[in-house]
Amino acid sequence: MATGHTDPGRRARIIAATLDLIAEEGVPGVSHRKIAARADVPLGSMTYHFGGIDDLLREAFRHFTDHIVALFDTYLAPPADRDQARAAVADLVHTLSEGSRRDLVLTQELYTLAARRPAYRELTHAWMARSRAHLEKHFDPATARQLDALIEGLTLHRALAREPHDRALTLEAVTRITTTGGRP
Amino acid sequence: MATGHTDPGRRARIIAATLDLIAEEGVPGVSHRKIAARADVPLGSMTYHFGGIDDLLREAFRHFTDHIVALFDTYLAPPADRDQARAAVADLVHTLSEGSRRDLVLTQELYTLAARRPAYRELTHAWMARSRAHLEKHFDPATARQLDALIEGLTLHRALAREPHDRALTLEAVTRITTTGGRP
DNA sequence: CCCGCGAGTGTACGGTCGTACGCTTCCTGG
DNA sequence: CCAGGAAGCGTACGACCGTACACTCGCGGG
Repeated sequence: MATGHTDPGRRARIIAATLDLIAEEGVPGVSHRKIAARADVPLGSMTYHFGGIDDLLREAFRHFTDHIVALFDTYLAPPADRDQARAAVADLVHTLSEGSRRDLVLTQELYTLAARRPAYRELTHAWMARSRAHLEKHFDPATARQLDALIEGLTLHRALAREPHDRALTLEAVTRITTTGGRP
Repeated sequence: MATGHTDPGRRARIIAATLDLIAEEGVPGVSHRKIAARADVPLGSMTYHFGGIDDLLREAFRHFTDHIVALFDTYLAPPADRDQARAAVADLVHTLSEGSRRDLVLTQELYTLAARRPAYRELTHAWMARSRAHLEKHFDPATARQLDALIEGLTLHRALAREPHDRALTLEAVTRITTTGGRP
């Protein structure tokens, strides 16, 4: 694991290449050889740096969730009141769903693995916990939970829909779910 | 395609076996050989009944969406008023997320394919259109769209969460998003 | 200066894959 | 009763896979 006497960013390049490949061809398309070619490292490095292909996938997705969680932090940390928080959530949804298809595809691949393998669920749990923590700064826990689920659904539907809904509808949904019965 | 002179449910058995296999091992785990063994048909039947592995996957997922859409119909067709519709949605979410992991896993696999390949998006479009049509019997189009996304997010989060939320929270979220600002 | 050792690599092996294709088998029309 | 052809199957081929492991190479200590 520690860099020996020669070693630039081999490990990092391998992980980046892995994510690129998954984004393009999906988990079924990954192989040591394709990744090695793309990262421009010898095939032998694969088993040297990673215990096996599963190990590699886990590391790659850990890296990916770090990236996504950072994105959540960027959007959800700054808001100072409820309305700013609502707007930030709407922005986040639209960034996630209309930015590069890459993040969407990788997210789905991760969820697919998480649905079947507990080891990957750790990653999604950490992610959900982090986003809920942000939301709970502005909303009560139950509301944060509902909102978190809504973000997920809106992002996915927007990304897959033939005619994606506009930001106004996103904001309306967010506002509705964060408006508690009591008072404004 | 037409059944020749001998042919019980070969095609159907192959499709069922394919879905079982995907549910257990994921799309990366499917192969003509494994499916053939599981469906108890000779290997040669694979290429005879289906043009290739992609063709087979598409057929299998078409079959699966038929099943899921039927489930949506079962829950969303009967309700006669808004409140019954809300309760039906809550039931649907909980059925989808706590019933067999199978449907969840298959849904994720389909979304993953749909995120990358337009051919599979046809299936998700049809599904979304159908569920929205049901919801629009009770709610205006914009609300139906938001609710549809909420269903998606609640189902996924409930299925992946370490401690799934209870039905009351689901119902609260549904109620909030279907309560338009105007009047009750 | 030389030796040893560990980081990093090339290669080869055993296995699985998708699919083409020639063969069997059995219905049908005469 | 026979010929023909279509439905369906077994097998084999070429490609690709993951991984083990013997090897190289270059630095650091003596």
